[in-house]
Amino acid sequence: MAFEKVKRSEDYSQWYNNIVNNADLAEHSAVRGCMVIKPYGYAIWEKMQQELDRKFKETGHSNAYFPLFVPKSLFEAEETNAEGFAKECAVVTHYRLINDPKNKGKLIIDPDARLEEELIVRPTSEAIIWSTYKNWIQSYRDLPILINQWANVVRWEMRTRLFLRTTEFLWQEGHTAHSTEQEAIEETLQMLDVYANFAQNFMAIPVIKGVKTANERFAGAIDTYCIEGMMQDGKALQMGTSHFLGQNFAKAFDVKFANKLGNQELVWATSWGVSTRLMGALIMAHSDDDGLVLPPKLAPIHVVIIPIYRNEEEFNKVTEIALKVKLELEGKSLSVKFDNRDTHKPGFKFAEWELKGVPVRIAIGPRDVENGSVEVVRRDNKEKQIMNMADLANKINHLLEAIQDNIYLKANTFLDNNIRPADTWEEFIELLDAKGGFVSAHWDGTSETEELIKEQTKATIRCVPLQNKLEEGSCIFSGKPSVQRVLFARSY
RNA sequence: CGGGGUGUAGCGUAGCCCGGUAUCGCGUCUGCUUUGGGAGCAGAAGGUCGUAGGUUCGAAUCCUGCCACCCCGACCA
Repeated sequence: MAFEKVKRSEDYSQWYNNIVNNADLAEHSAVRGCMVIKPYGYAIWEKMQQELDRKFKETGHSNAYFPLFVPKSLFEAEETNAEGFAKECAVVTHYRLINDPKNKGKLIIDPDARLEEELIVRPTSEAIIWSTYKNWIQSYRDLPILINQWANVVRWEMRTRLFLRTTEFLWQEGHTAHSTEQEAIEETLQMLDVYANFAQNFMAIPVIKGVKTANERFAGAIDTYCIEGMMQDGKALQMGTSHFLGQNFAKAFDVKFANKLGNQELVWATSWGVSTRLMGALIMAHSDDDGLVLPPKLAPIHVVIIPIYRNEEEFNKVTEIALKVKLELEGKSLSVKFDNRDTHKPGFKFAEWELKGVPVRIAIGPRDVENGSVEVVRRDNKEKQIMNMADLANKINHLLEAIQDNIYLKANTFLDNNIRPADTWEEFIELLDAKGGFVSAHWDGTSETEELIKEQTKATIRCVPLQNKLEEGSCIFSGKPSVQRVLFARSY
């Protein structure tokens, strides 16, 4: 395989695309805007799924599955939500193909097979789910409903990029129903914390928790909370959202319950989701010019063992040790790959596994066999060390923990260094252009101002951080009074 | 959807302006030598030149439509 190399500092977009290619994560498909997620990429997504799924169940949720199609009449029931998505919906209008009488071997849509009611391919599932919940909820005893689904959704995007924005993508969407506003808000915030913990502890990406402004809010939500990450090129990436939906969907679908006093009340709702976009975040937050860098907790392969040898006799000796090491590490629940291909030289293998981001590489050669040692190299900082074989599994485990910590610390330092205050409009623009990152600035709280700032700078308000410090000031743009700073950034 | 660019073997490309059946590197296959940072030599295989039309004796090359991808806009939870 010939690997295309572009430095991160030279062309960030191309660098990103190359990592997706070279690390064998995904490729473009025959369908515009849709990707094929390849086995290695999917293995990483599965790791994410496993941990998130565990966290969802731990917080009392169950998985279920709702249909891909949403009848148009249901879709449009919650008007704000429907309008928000209308421009990017795929629509099914027919259900049959027939042979083309004019063109043998070709098929055409059967004009007689038009659906009475069009079906929308779900861009999100609130409509179909709330039309179902209506039937499930009569009494306060039926609440709360705490459901998650793993699914694909379709949003007809103008411009796509592998993982970051594709026409079809995979995600999970949680949809919960509650008897009180308080409980729904608590649920919204709880799931935001689940996401933030996952991002920080598993993906090793520090995030800022915040609330979206009206412009950036989910269509149909009262409040949209988010976690925002900072990529290495200084652009922000929304990594997850959690919505407090109030009673909007309950009203639209007439979902009421009898409370303890026998009175009818509207149900309170939340929804929350993360998608395969997290793969994009993972790539852009940690990787370097040599390829992908994976945090150990998400690495499909923790350790790769590469044999060094000059002849069959040496290969046999080295293999014996390698297999012993492999078994010992697997005994500690580590995923280990012994790369005994005879078709590639060690140097090639080193480079290839680095491209794929495997956290730890162990090389074993004749010298090591003699000394009872192995050469251990960590992917995150390339540090090389000779380790004695004694108690190797524990040492490797500690090393993996150290790598996980180090990757996080590095990303955290980067984030800290890329949040900068601006107090004048000139300063604001200069920071955005010269440094990127988050710019913390006062804002008068109006959508008009936010819109004008976006038009002039391409920066949007990523969020109002939770527990934000209140502070008197004047809006960076309009000069009007402001009570707090918000975070601006250019974003994906 | 607007502007710009690209599409030639698995990957990366030359050739296109000025029409004559395609260049080079990597990879692949065979053999030998190699193996502690992307191996060397020798030989071999592999191509509807994105796609559909048109012009022409003849099209990778010129013209038109379409498709896909990349960059910039618009759009976007």
